[in-house]
Amino acid sequence: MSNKPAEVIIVDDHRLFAEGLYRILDEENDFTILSIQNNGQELMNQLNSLKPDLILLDIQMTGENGIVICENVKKKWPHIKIVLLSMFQEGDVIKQCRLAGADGYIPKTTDAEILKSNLREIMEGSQVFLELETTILTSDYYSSNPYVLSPRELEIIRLIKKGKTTKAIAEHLNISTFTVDTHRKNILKKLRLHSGKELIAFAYENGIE
Amino acid sequence: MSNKPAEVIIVDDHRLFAEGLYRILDEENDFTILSIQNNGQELMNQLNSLKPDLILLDIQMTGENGIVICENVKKKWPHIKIVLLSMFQEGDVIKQCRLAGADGYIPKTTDAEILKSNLREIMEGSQVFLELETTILTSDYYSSNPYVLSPRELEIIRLIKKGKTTKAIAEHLNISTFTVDTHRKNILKKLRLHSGKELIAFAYENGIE
DNA sequence: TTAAAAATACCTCAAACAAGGTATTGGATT
DNA sequence: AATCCAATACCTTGTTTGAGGTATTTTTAA
Repeated sequence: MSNKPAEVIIVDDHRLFAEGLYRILDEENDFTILSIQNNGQELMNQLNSLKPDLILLDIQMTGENGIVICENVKKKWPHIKIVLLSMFQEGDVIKQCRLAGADGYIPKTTDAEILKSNLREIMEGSQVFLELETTILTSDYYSSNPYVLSPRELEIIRLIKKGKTTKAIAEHLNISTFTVDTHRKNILKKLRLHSGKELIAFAYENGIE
Repeated sequence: MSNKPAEVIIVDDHRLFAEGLYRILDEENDFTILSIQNNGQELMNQLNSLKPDLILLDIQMTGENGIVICENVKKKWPHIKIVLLSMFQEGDVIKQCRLAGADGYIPKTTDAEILKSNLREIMEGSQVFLELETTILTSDYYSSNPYVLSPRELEIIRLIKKGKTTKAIAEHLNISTFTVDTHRKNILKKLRLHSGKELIAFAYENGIE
């Protein structure tokens, strides 16, 4: 309890999220936030002069991917703990995080208290890889609106992102335009967006390739 | 004439463009392309082991901006010539390029022959900063379709990128919806796009903030 | 001081989209 | 066997867009 606080660097190009996270951890006296960095390059520059105990690293960043950055940092400084944060849980992302040497994986849907208790466990040497399901069950807020997109929905997002119309998507996937319409509606609802245009912006800003 | 060819690195995250540029220069025997890099980080890694005579550097890249990269490279290796390439000519970009120590600025609308002759001049020690107008006048192809967006048009692109509807934009700018409509049509025509959604994708991929 | 370019406004028509539904099927889990 | 859920399909209504125009005013540059 009377240990020195864990020194933390947050790396995320979603500035608002990073600022919020800053405040969430700053409330606690066992965490000290050294800085917020906006990308891997900035992080690397800072690590030359300053060594934190813990790095919170977003996976979906424009430019360099959080998993790659994790790998690079761990190669040089294996003693720095790294927790990867992510908006989505696509495919085998957790396995990739483990392979990259991360100490933890925490979805951004997790609530603040659960985040903090897991970070504490990690600081004590545990590894914590949270499945999206786990966190959803523990959070009333998100249980009604999990950011869980089905593979089909992701496929359709990618096509919308390319500027394709509903008709073109339907033809491409050999399904009815009604179905594409339904998928789009479900996607917009899950992500709390209100138009295809907002969806495209969202896709770009959250690294949906 | 019998000098050794200029060794070139191309840095651009628009892979198609980079590949095309590779081929354009590869035709000539006074240019040797060492590699294509997709971002500033990759370039920096490579420069540790390999020094080109010339770097062709895109300005609009996701992540690090070409002008910043130019500055960093020139700080360490002032003898490497750097030419910045860009899709647009916004504001005082040419002045910024000069300040960053670039040896040249060439819009992507320039045609291949003009590009090559200018690169040769730069290799001989000249500085070449092409105004967009200059190149348009020399190219029949682009003169009918210059990628020149007015400030008002850029303003409207930014609003469309945020997912705003025509009506919302009109209200925000205190102009008629008809006017916004006209602007959008002109933008789509200039950029050869066919929908607002394509425009948003374009804006993200070409670094329109 | 003219000519060109940018910004403005209006019109029409067909296509596409947003939001609200309902409903069936086929696979996975319990 | 019953349940859940993803994926599928259909329907309606009102709004927004895309594409084709024309036309006036203001600003900028020659």
